[in-house]
Amino acid sequence: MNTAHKLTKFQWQVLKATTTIPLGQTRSYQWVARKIGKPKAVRAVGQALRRNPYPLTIPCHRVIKSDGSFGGYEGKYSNKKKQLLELERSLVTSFKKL
DNA sequence: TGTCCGCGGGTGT
DNA sequence: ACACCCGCGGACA
Repeated sequence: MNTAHKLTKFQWQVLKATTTIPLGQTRSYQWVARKIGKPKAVRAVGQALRRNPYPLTIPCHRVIKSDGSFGGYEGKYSNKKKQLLELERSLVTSFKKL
């Protein structure tokens, strides 16, 4: 399942799980960790997403902390995730009206 | 709220 | 092989 780049099994599991998060919705790092059967690996999940090799195809901004805060993005703490999510939600709302 | 420690996995040396 | 790093989480004060 991979002629692409050198990614570990773990990475693939994390990235795959992340792509299943619907547009405009969010999941926690813990959710991803549980999803791939490693509920304790939340920090590793964070690292995997940070090193996200395909930012355009993998909505890593939909993964936030389980306490509702946004965590980091692009290697720092910014409001980028918040903005992207607000955009997605507004898009979803618009789509529903069509 | 703010700190502190445990956790699994990746990367550099 | 080893040490150090991390976009977290849960407990506790």
